[in-house]
Amino acid sequence: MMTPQVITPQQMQQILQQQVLTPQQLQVLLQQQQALMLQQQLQEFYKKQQEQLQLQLLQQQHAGKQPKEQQQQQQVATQQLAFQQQLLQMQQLQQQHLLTLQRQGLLSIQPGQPTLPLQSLAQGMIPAELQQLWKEVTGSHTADDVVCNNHSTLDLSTTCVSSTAQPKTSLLLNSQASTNGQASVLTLKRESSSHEEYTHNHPLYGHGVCKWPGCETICEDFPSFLKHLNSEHALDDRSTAQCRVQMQVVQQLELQLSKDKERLQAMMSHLHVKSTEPKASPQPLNLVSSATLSKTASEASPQSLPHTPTTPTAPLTPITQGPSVITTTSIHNVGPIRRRYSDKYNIPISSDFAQNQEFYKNAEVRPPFTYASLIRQGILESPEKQLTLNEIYNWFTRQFAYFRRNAATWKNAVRHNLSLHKCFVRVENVKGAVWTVDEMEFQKRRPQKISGSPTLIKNIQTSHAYCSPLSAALQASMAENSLPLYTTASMGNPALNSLANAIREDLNGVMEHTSSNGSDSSPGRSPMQGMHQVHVKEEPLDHDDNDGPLSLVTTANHSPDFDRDRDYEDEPVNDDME
DNA sequence: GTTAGATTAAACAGCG
DNA sequence: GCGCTGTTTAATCTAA
Repeated sequence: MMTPQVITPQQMQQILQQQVLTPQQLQVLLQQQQALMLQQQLQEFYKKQQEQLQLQLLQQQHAGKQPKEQQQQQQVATQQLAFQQQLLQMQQLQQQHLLTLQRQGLLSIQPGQPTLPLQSLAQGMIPAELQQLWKEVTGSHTADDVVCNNHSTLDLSTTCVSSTAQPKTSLLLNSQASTNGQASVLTLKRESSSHEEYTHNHPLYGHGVCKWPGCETICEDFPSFLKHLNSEHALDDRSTAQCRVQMQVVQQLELQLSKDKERLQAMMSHLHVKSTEPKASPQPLNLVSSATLSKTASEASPQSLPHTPTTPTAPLTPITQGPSVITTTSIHNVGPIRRRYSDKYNIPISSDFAQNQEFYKNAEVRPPFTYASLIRQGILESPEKQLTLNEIYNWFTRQFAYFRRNAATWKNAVRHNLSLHKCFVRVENVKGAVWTVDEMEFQKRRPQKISGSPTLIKNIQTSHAYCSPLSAALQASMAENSLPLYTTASMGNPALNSLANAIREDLNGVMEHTSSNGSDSSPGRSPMQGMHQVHVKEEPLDHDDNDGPLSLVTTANHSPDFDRDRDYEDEPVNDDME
């Protein structure tokens, strides 16, 4: 280990300007400097505190001893003691951390070739950014702006410790202190309200639970949480690794967010253009009742297109090739709607539905899904994957403003569909009859081939590749076992998605065997399991096997909504909506 | 033009 | 008898 020395800002400037060091080397250098600066600052602060203490003691001696002052003095002394302990601990932590980093190869301070897995940080870091970083390390950082996550590096301890140099102690200092004993807790109490605030807003603590990824240990109060944090999540290999994972997760999410933002922007601008176009050649797929449309058209100026999700405007999902955009010209296109895209393109209802849920709730727009798809969705959203007819009705009215009208019509259609389609299985339950979905049958139901533009097919294949040949049976069992492969979290998280994909790939191998054996709706996974009586329907359109690569695209779609199920559990069941 | 699927409407039966 | 549930049939529309 070379003996690091503090570089002056000027020297640093020079280094940066000359660009003699690689980003990795710079990063190492920065860290070293950071550590050194912190140590210096700590020492200085400690020195100052001691001087102050001396001064106070002297003053006290001169002024004579009063009980109150004596008490104060004792407090100060206790604080000093606690602080000394903290200081010692900090230094140990620092060293330990440096050692850990070194051991893990995260930080190589050997003069040879420093390698850091912090490339994401160091790489692509322009000198300006480095200077900023340098400024932060050396300059006027306060306890507020030098927080642990400021640099989003692994160097948690050092960064946090830096704030100890400031009069305003930050959380970590106090957290360390609190573990050291009562005296420090006293210090804590005397700390400003900012700490109190921080206590309540600690990102790793909430609702009495430690929120360290994968931990969820129950901590009754904040001190016990701190104790737990220090004991269980100390600076060790595991924590560092977890930190690294978290970093990656955050990065992925940020990436995803930026992509989605871009996409949103593109959609907005696209919609904006469309809405101002005098003529929209293709018919919109989603038609809006005249009432809603007049409202939307009058209230929403083209500029106000970026709506909140709760605003009943155009659905967000650009699922179809043609624009599913409500244009001003489409106002007059209210009439019988026959186009449904969910089945036709084997596009999941849930992906569109989830995104436009609020829209359908508020706007009297006919959802572009078949009755069968909607019924299935409703059933699958239910906690037990089964609904009574009345509950299905309720789901329809709850989820779609459109179905709050003409009840007789659509209810008849619902009943008709339930009876007609083999995929809906009526099960006699204790409390009556409930309807469930036989996924296998549902997938078999519409074996239409995807036609249309290659881009559409490609989009479907890419965007829903994760749902591909996973059989309904497997999903059902996964759902039953609460395998979180298709949770919303995993949907939006590429990292988790890749994990899920990996697992799915394994499972698909198994499923290929089972599915190739023909249509076996294995009784083990059947929704009829545990039911008293089942009426099996004979659907005339019992097609041959359609095991084309896309025939099962919709298979997994319901699953992202599992999380949402809970939303409705709490809702009071409205038995009579009509 | 044909065909298949979806929608709508209606009739009917069983049940509480 | 009434309303709900469930089944069935037929007409119509749409898209492939």
